[in-house]
Amino acid sequence: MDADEREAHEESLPELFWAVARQLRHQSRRTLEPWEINPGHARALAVLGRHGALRLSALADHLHIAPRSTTEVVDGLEERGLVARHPDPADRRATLVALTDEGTRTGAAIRAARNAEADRFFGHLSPADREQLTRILRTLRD
Amino acid sequence: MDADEREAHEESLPELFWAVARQLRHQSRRTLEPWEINPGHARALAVLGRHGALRLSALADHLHIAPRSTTEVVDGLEERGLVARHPDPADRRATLVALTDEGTRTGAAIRAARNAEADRFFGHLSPADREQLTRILRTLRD
DNA sequence: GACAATTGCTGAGGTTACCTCATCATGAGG
DNA sequence: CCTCATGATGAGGTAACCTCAGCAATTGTC
Repeated sequence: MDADEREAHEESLPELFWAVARQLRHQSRRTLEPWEINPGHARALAVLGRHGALRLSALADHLHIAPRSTTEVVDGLEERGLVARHPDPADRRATLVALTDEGTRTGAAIRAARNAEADRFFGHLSPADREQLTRILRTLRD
Repeated sequence: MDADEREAHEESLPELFWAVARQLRHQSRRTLEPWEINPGHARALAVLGRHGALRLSALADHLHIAPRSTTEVVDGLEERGLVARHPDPADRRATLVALTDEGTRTGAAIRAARNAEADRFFGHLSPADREQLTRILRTLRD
């Protein structure tokens, strides 16, 4: 449907894999649209949702990006009112980043939307196939 | 092995899928290192290998990037001596981009390395699992 | 208990891989 | 032949990352 009249016929495993990845990525981007939030911000929100308030540097570790870059992600989320910086009572050099109420709400809404998205996407598979796929991906990851 | 002590335990299908994608991407980057070529350049080389000389705009279509960006990719490959620009005899506005001999050699070498890489990566699976995976990915893609 | 080394964050500025818009030459149709 | 469309590219922009330098606060050492 896109532009790959010919490329779509690539059938090697990596090509297939990347074709699926591309679709997932596009769908993901569409899912995030209502919140006008980018994937990087969404990832940060998810990490903070899972772990609670974190030092900026700890958040950087979780996101696998440099602390300096995390400063900017947090700036963006703070501007949107989704997180707040607090001084770390245990170390006055450090800043704790915590979800605001709205950040918590938005994070939950995004999580729900992503789950729905995943269900839709992988719902085309039979339960048996989903299980197979899970098992196989796990093998590849480890 | 990396940094995801906790994140690695995410087991939802999308998380699993992205974890595998990440490994594939890293491996791919390592595979390209000997040629000091980036993934974008490698993709262009592959397209030119499959299709032969192409107009810059046609190459842009295949790569799913804007023609203006393709100009830059071609500049890079030309600097490295891997492609050459020729005037299109059929239309003096257009430029044909063709692999040089070295480009052809490099393209073939990269293709071989990527195949080896894919064999290594997916070789951890039994032939039956590879078949399952192919079938399932095909379902998801379509 | 002073002070050197380290750590946590951010300003300044760079890179990469894209993008759009304007321009210029060429081509195609009335 | 004149208008409009098309192909490539110059100029300049953006997003998401990076490193390095600097400042403030903490920690280890003697």
